[in-house]
Amino acid sequence: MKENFVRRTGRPRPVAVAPRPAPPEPGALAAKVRTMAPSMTRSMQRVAETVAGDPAGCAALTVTGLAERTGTSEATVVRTARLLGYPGYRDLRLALAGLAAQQASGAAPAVTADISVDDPMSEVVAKLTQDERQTLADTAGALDLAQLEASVGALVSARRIDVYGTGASSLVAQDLAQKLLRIGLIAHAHADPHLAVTNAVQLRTGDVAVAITHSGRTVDVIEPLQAAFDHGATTIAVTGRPDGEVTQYADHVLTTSTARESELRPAAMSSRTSQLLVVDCLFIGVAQRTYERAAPALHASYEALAHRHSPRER
Amino acid sequence: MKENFVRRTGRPRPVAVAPRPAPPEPGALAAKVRTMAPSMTRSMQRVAETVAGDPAGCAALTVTGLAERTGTSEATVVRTARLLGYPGYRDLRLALAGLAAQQASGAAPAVTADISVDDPMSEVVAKLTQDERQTLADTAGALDLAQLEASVGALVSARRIDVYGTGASSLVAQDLAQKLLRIGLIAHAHADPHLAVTNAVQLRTGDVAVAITHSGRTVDVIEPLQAAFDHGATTIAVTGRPDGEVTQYADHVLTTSTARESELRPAAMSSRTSQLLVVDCLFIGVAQRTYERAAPALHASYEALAHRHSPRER
DNA sequence: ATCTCTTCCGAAAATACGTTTCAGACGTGA
DNA sequence: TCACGTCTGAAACGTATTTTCGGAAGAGAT
Repeated sequence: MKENFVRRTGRPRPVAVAPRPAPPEPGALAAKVRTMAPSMTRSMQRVAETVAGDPAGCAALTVTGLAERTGTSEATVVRTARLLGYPGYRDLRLALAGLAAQQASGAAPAVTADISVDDPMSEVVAKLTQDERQTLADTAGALDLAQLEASVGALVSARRIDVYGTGASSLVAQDLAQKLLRIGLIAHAHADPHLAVTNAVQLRTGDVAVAITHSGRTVDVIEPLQAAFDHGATTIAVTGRPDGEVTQYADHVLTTSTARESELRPAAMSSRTSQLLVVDCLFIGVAQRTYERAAPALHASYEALAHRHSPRER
Repeated sequence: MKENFVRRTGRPRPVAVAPRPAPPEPGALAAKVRTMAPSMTRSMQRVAETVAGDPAGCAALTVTGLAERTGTSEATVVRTARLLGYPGYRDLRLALAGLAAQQASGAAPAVTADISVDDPMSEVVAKLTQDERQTLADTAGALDLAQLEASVGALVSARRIDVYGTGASSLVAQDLAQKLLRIGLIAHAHADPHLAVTNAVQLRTGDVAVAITHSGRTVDVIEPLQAAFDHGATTIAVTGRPDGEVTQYADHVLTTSTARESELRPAAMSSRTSQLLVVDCLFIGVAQRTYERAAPALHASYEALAHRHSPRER
């Protein structure tokens, strides 16, 4: 083949060699096979049917392979491909691969069942992933943008930021504090409830306190938030229960979402995903608003870490 | 090619179970490109990016055509295809056709734009969510189930488990340790590299060490892992760079995926999502295998926490 | 029946494509 | 600067696809 684009030159040929029966369609191949079948010879029909019946399998075969599988010859395979509207077998094969991919992706089972004790690993991974993705979508959908903006505003102009979280939420709290620190804000995460309260009473108007609790009822987190609230700090609650006790002391409430929980997958686990998304949104919001400071700070912290990596880099 | 990377583990393995370099994934190609890109040469990167950027267009090209379009040679194109896990260009091309079909059929993951400084909050939330969801899907797609199973097996029968991680990964390490502790395993996360090494040398055969590092080159994490490795512990690496230095000392490698990173969203941020998914999978796998112990332990820890919540419940 | 014309088919030649090899180019560290 | 290792593309090579071509199989016609 002399570069396959020579075939269809778009410019009118002297004598139309072929009416150009059909453009190589992507998906509706089975239909094409059916309409063309009557005008095909026996061998060609075998090829066409095989191909329509198992696109994925056939896509993996070479001309020779397909010829063998259909008990025909290479020439016949090529002829069939031509008849179906492709320049040659190569292109039919490409279309086949596409079709297979479509079919595969369309057959998304969208598992929603609980993870159970005897699920195989592949199932676990699929379900878990599906759950997390769902949680993210839910969270994003339920996020109150106004509250988010307001929270970002408060953080940006804060003199000092305290973040409270215990248990699983403590990691999220640390994550937020760590990130804010990296772009030059004074942020600290408190896991110890006593220290948290001790620090909370230091906060003043203009400072910000963030409480992260899925249940909305974690006293270890509510107490410091209340202390901060009482001392005039702006308070933000990141919680899965917008009606929880914690919101009583929160100027801004950011609601996180929860996936179904099961025995093997406690609520704490899925709430984390949701909380992290909210926290990331906060962070990026702040980074945007303090871009002048944040950008160099981000670079600086990257540079500072470089020597902690082994030297060999490409 | 004769198995050109045998991955020197430093310790002779019983019998190399075939590294199984990578399954030729169907859809998650962009992800693969991203994870592999850093370890590619310039020319290869050009090819990989071109391919990831325009799957449909590239699927129509022959090796020569693609080489021309990327300003490289056929050899480089083939090399790139190999690096991405395909036997050769032919198969990459097939995958490309599949990807193109998927995108065309509307199930298009498509490329989302970077988050920029002046995006409104709603945009930020949308993009961030999209990115995270994509990262999850990519990670799940690229997860090596065999490695996962093996890792779970090692964890289940471990006398003691150490988890190493610094920076953003330290939170993930803590998360894993916390969870394993909750179901009765002896797990500890080490953030301080000195303490980590000190503890690592205590490990013996049958113990497990887990290193979490996105870059695969974080010395603070590699050193303790190596120490553990040298002392006969089973080692697991959770990294975004399957070719990174850390894998030299890892019996099992779990690859995390990377989202596009932007100025406002450094790699550390998106890698966290991926790492957490992997860690969750490990945890659930372990919980399944130790169900007898895990279930009561999970309940017990829930009960223990109950009194830390304010009494009012609906 | 058999001849002939037409259609269909596959073996093998011809060609395009993909893969491998190899030597030079390039960058890097000493 | 040199030596060394890595990256790269040109060209040789092997494989897959396409084309050619001769002959087999069927359908009428005599």
